[in-house]
Amino acid sequence: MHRKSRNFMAPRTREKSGKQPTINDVAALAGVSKKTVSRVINRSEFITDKTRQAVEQAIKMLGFVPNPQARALAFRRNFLIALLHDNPNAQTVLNFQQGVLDAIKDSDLALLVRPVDRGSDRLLDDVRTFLEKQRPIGALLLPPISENDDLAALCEELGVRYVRVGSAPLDDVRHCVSSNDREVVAEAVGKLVELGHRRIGFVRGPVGFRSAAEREKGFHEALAAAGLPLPDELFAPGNYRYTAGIDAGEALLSLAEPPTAIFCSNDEMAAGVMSVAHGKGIAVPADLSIIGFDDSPTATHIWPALSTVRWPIREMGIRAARALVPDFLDINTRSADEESHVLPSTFVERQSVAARR
Amino acid sequence: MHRKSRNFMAPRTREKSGKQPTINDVAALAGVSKKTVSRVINRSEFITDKTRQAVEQAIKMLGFVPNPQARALAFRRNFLIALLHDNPNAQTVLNFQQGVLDAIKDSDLALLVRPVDRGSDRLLDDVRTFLEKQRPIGALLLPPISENDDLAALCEELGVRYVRVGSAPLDDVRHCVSSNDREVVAEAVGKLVELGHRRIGFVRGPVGFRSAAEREKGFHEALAAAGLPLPDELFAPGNYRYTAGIDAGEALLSLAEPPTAIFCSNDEMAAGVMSVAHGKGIAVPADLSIIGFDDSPTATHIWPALSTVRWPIREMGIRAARALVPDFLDINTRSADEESHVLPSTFVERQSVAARR
DNA sequence: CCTCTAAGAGACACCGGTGTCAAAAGCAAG
DNA sequence: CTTGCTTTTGACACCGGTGTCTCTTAGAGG
Repeated sequence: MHRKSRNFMAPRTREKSGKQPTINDVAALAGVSKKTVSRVINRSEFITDKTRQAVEQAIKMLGFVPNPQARALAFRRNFLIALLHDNPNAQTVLNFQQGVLDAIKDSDLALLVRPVDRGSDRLLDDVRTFLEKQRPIGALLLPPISENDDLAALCEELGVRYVRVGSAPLDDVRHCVSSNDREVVAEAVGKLVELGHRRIGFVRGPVGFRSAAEREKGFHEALAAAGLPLPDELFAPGNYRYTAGIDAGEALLSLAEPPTAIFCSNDEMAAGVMSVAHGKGIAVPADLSIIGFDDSPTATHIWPALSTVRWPIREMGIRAARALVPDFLDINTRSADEESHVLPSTFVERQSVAARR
Repeated sequence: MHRKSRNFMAPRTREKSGKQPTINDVAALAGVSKKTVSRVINRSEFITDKTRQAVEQAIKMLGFVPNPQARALAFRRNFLIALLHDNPNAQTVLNFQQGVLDAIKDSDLALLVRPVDRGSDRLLDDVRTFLEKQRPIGALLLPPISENDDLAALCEELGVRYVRVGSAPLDDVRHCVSSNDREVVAEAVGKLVELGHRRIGFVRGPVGFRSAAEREKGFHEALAAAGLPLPDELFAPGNYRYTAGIDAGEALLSLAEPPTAIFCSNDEMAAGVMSVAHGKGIAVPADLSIIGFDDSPTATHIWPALSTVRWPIREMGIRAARALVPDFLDINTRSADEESHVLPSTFVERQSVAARR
């Protein structure tokens, strides 16, 4: 024990020159009390326009910016949005993050990013500690942990607003932003059917994931609508990873009667299937059509470019932020409530799909 | 003006049940003053073991966690690390981020992520406002903005520690974590030469990027060492994007005497070159060897899997965090200073390289 | 013109920690 | 047992805002 004292105590000497103006300076300049300035900052209703203008002018003159730490202490709430995620797809996380940042750009809020470990049995404790310490205004939950009801309950308990992002609406729509994956998968698979494909393989996502279930539902719907059978042999397990795509490709393409098209629950696995096809000399798309899901960078980086479903993830970030903190973004709460919380995914056609020959 | 007062004022009612213990509770229980508790928390040297133990026991009994907002106010410093980035490669950013989080996992610190816009002429003002508002302990600068000297100067001015991440050491080694890209590129290109390649193309990174310059230097060195010429026609411009790889591939592969190998300054562009080769019926690696840089997910998702240079980005995140805040991570400052700030990149051989035939 | 009422502004305590400086305690030497 | 010094501890102000309650003031009504 008895460790050396930390040296961050030292550099306090830099306090020499330009300190930032405080609320007291503003109050003095405007000739009002600091509480009045506080009212202006927080847009209280009980202020005459005259007073408000005087204060605003003083604020502008001094270039005053309220100290977020002091506000956080007094409000017992940090002006932060926490982004909780355990999504393995970096691009997804970053796109969403970018959307959130777009939305809060001109606000007082900042974004705190917090990866969590879904597997850990201390997950809930970790998150609780995090939320109690950081006290963010709200939390955004990205899939797959957004599907964890305990987390939502925890936010509720701690008085932290939250919005869950998912592939389909959850119980309480106000706390949820999602996309219509199922419909779009059905649409994409419908295209395959139109192109004459009759034996269509499906590479599953991980068991227990809502996103995976939704995508599979869409697949079922499309085939059912076309009156096509769903033989077990055409379904391969998967976990959203490239290697699972390899395994699935090996399995499906060595069937006695291999599929002429394969729908993969995400792009990475589609890339894996495509590699196997290349290795076996199966031409894509001439002999095998492949569709993925996510429209990740991989989709355009592989050859031929992958037809896939684009998840409006950045837009969902914007929408989620707006739903979470409309009052900080100067959004009319009524109109925020009216905004749809289900955003459209779209089927992006590239070069990996062709008519069955 | 005169907007409706924000409704975040309202949910103050939740203060009903279990409030968290404060430093006063601890002081009362331990029978000391709050300042003494503060000293224990901050590991002051001037405390007897007896007092310390009493306080620590009280802290443990109450499950006391110091309120970060209050500390931030008193310290005039938030216990945060800011990650400033404008790197277009999501995987890179997220891996680095993960490394930083690994490093600070058991500390009091949290991570604030801040994408910035390199192009913006308000860049410096934006960052200044951000740093003045959030007052992080330190900032980590990811390339390419880590190459901006003005930003480093700004951190210096504001008393914010900083560490710049780069592809080669910058002026002040203490503020820099980097990898030895040049050497490893030279090694990789050396392998091509050993395999009999004599005409080797090079796809450049964006002009003015240090990382791009380092990679090109390594390329030059390798060819110079082998006594090979460097004809202009074998150099194609690029900007680290897939489409630039397409253009470069078109240009290089339609030369009267096309190269038998191409080194691309990053994986995305390598994927582009490979697409062009596929399109032209040029077999990879039999007729054309390709090497990339980054070891991004793309490298393994394309077919054939790309030989590339792996940048130890996550490890660099850990190292950068340790260099930035050794005192918060219970790292002996001396040993931290002795840690090397240049980490080894490695050449990863996959299936996109073969002997010239 | 005076009174009553409600909107608007201010005084002061407080959020939960840390800095400063003086007082108390510990200890060796006289 | 004092004295004189150093090491530990505590009292109190302060960081920069907000909550509460009171006082002031302006406008409506008598």
